[in-house]
Amino acid sequence: MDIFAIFTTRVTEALLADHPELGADLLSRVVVEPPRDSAHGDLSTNAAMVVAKPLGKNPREVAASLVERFKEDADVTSVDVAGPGFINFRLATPILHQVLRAIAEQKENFGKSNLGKGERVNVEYVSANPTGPMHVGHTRGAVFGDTLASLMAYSGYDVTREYYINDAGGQITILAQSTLLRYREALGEKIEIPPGLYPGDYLVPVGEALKAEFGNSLLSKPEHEVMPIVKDRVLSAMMELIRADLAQLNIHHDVFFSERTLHGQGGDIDTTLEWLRQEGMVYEGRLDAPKGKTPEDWEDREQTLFRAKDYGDDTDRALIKSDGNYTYFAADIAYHRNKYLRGFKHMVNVLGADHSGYVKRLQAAVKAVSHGEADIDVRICQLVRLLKNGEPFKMSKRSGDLVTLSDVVEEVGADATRFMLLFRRNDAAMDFDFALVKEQTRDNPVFYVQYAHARACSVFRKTQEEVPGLDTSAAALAVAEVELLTSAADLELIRLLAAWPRTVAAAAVAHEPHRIAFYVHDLAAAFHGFWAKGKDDASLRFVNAADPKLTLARLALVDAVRQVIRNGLGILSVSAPEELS
RNA sequence: GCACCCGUAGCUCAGCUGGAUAGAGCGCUGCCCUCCGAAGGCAGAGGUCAUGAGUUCGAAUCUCGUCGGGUGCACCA
Repeated sequence: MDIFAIFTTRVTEALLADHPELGADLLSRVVVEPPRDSAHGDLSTNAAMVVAKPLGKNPREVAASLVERFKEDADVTSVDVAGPGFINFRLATPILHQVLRAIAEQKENFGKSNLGKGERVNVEYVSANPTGPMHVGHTRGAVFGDTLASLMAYSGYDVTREYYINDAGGQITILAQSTLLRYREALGEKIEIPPGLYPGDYLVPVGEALKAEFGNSLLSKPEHEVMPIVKDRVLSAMMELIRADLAQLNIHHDVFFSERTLHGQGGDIDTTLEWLRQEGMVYEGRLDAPKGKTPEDWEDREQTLFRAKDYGDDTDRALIKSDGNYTYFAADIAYHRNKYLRGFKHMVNVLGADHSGYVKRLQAAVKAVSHGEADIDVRICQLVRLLKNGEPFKMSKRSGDLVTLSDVVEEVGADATRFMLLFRRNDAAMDFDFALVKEQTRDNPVFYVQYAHARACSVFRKTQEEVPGLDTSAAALAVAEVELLTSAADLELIRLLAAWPRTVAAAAVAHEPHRIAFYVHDLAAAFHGFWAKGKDDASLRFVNAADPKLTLARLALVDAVRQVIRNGLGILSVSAPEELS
């Protein structure tokens, strides 16, 4: 039940009744939303202002006739025109109370929608090179992508969570070389890791596993036989590592797509390139060196180029390297064509800030490969600056002192890690302060929200003590006399609960999961505020032994708050504990 | 040199795709715990939405320019 959606329908119907000639595209701009200032009412619409001009009428005039139509609506107690032509509605309390009933009935489904109409969407995220454990730099994108996927699934999309394994390039060769050193180390050799190779000791177990499997037999084999074996073993070991890291944050992908499978004779890259040629999207030509920053080893040569510029990119892009191999981008075109051919017309990619220059290229590729039928939204996650005692510290996979995802999760926990990373727009850089995240005060938003849920649960426990014998089962709550909830504090909280469905829908459309975190935080604040009022005004206490009916009604409200917080935290994959330790 | 992102209260950030008098937390100021719900509560001060133009009934939001910060810039992944 979304009262905003309900009233959007009523308002557009009323508009059509007055002006049947109005077009659908115009009507789609009509919104019903909570007014900025609740003194204006419960709902507000811009309807009159949107249609006034096309009708050649004064907004207030249009509004006045709409107001007449709503005078008979039993769900509104007052309608009036304000400012330049806003129409403000004050709702009858019964429809607000129905929101509580709806929450009690729909429970975890309250807020779900069919916005996505069951359409398939592919959300690709993480996609870190499988050359070592996940570090904090990857964590934000991982949490963001995972939550966006959940959010879209909640809103009626058929979501596939995908991880693209970059297991084809030169860094995999380096990884294999690094592993071979560890293998020799396992065999008793004293080794030294030259610069350029991966020094991390997470490769030690892989070397030992190779020893266990092959003894020293790999030493005598030629490189072209050894390398494929080592690559295979180390890649699966690294992916195992990464999966375990992600699992710590409750992140699981549906599909792990290997870049290697695109390469090779007759592979997807070959067929895609052939297809591109047939479509005339490829040509042999030269590129201009970038102005102002010509690379030292710039070589002006004729090469195979994709006409990215025709699809919105800044320049055409190379598909084949000077050594004859395909570029990373060539593989990526094939990969996205593969996605399209698998039936995805909606795609989302989550990338780190260092890939922002890649966005247009990707969009161009998807547009070309689908003849404009598929869309891709590339979300960039900005950098996270890790702070400890106010001191930033660096994280680099190649340097010795790396801060891994595991380090962070072990220190602050999965819930706090996820929530904090989501409590900020993805496109803004953020500081992640260990001290704050571990604090158990209201300054810490994770704690603040979880505490609201725990507090709601404790109200129920308290009821058992103060009003023994009161039936607080779901069945009893479902028939509670919620009409008794008429105070301003009650209604304010209910209004906020009523806004949950539209909040989720808007977040899903905008691909902005942080809105869920902010909503849940707002709801927690409102709930804590209600609780505080009970100190000054006994009539606002949740538990009132002298008035079991009111108590039960309040419990229905508390239960609704608890449910919606749970739904919100559920999308974020943050736990909603019944008690805080 | 070019592209993308950011610029909102002293600080950290929201601002629901163009709406009404721009919000929250922290910090600051002032009140409120002998007891019943203070791991707090109430009230207040604090703004040229970086800046200049433009679009229109209406701009923090859209367009262009300027300034400041971040990221990236054949063939790496």
